[in-house]
Amino acid sequence: MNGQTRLSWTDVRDEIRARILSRTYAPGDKLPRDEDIAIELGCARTTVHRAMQDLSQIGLVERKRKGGTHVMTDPVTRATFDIPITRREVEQRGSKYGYQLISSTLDDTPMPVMARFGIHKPCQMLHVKALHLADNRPYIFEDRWVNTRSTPDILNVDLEVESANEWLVRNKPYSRVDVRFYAMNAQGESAKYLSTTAGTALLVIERTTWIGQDPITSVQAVAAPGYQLTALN
Amino acid sequence: MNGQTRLSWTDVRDEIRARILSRTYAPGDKLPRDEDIAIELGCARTTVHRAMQDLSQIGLVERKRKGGTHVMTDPVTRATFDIPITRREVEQRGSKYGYQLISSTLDDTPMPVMARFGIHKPCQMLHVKALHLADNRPYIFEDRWVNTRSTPDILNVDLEVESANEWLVRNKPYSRVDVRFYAMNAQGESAKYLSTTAGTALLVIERTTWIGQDPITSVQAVAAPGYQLTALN
DNA sequence: AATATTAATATGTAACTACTTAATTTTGTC
DNA sequence: GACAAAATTAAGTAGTTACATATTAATATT
Repeated sequence: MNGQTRLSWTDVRDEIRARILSRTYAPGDKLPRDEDIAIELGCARTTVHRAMQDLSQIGLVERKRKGGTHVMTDPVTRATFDIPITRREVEQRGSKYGYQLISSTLDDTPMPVMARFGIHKPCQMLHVKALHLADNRPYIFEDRWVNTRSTPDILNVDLEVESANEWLVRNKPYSRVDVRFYAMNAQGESAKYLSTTAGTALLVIERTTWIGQDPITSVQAVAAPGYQLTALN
Repeated sequence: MNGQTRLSWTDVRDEIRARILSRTYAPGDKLPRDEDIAIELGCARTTVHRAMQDLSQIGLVERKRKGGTHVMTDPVTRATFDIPITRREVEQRGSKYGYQLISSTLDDTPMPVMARFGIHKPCQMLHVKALHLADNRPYIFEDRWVNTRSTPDILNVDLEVESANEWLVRNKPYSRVDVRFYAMNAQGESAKYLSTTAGTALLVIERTTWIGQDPITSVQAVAAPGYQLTALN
């Protein structure tokens, strides 16, 4: 902030953000031009530009060519979550990771799964059910469908040893992913494998991935009771 | 991609990402130096640098000074969610927004709420319960605590007319937010106001905000049955 | 051989220049 | 006055130069 060392773009970002928080620039307001801010703060326009790009990505301001920069009227809360492979998630909690294959069969994809993939023709896929454990206690029950057309190699993997989760993440990069969270009552298999009573509210993390247009896999990861997803920062 | 127009940093980013997806650069691999990539692609180092920064933020690569750039070994799925004010969320779904204040009282903060704020001394806060509706049907039941020390103005707001959600977002910017998602069984008030039977699994979005060190507010937003959170992209 | 010093290296950052692009405002024409 | 063309504006982008900084590797010192 003092004149000793010159301003970095993060300094400029923090300064502008502080002004927005203190309502020097109020919601809906138009900010000065990048160049004027640069002159005021004593830095180059590129530095202000870099700062503004960040604020724009965070969703604090909106920028338009010629239109200038405006403070967003209704700021949205933007939350980012990292979903690592389950092994790492467990290990990062300081717990011992365990894994157990429940079943692996070739089945016709049911309608809801076809809907997730956005496909209309029924086809066979590998249907894998597995349980991830933390300190020998159930952690996540996963119900996964793998497209054997796009990922034939999965058939040669010994899923008793390596989880489909891990193998896919390491060997099958995707270009698009759909992630959604919702709540579900424990029932049948989810209750059984997560050692809970039917009816317990469980958090579900559903992920579907594609490479180009081709579906790869879709998982329903049902977390054990009490599981919380926490945003970064 | 052709030589006609020069490469933008997003072009470079996409090219590098494509190489990572196609395993030209496999997980764990060290990428060439920025400068060499720049020479290869025929652009400036700064352009490659900007691309790499983005890939690093996405979580696809890891960069270290002198150490160079490495492809992440276990790529994490990074999901970003926008949580707008509830009115806008409802309106964006094309539904009619409704709002109903249930109660607004000054209460002693219970332990779990103190824990969320990270404070140890008990104190009084404004305790607001409200219901958000979409097309006259319950949409989100919110149970909120507002720190009257940091936000005394809330006491002058007519919460029958304007929701605390909206007033706070518009009038009380925060510098830090904690967001977490979990599942909860409907019971008591949540069941009653969301017009569902006790036991139904419900998704809860919990948000706590601070300005500097001062707690502002903490909400438990309990969504109606069937609610799904979908990541951007 | 163990440790401290120095050199080399790749990324990080900022300034300046030059040009592009989208959008708005002004001007000109009918 | 309505509409089209031109000028203006502010952000977007890329290149170049210069230097900072963290980390590793090489070298010298004990």
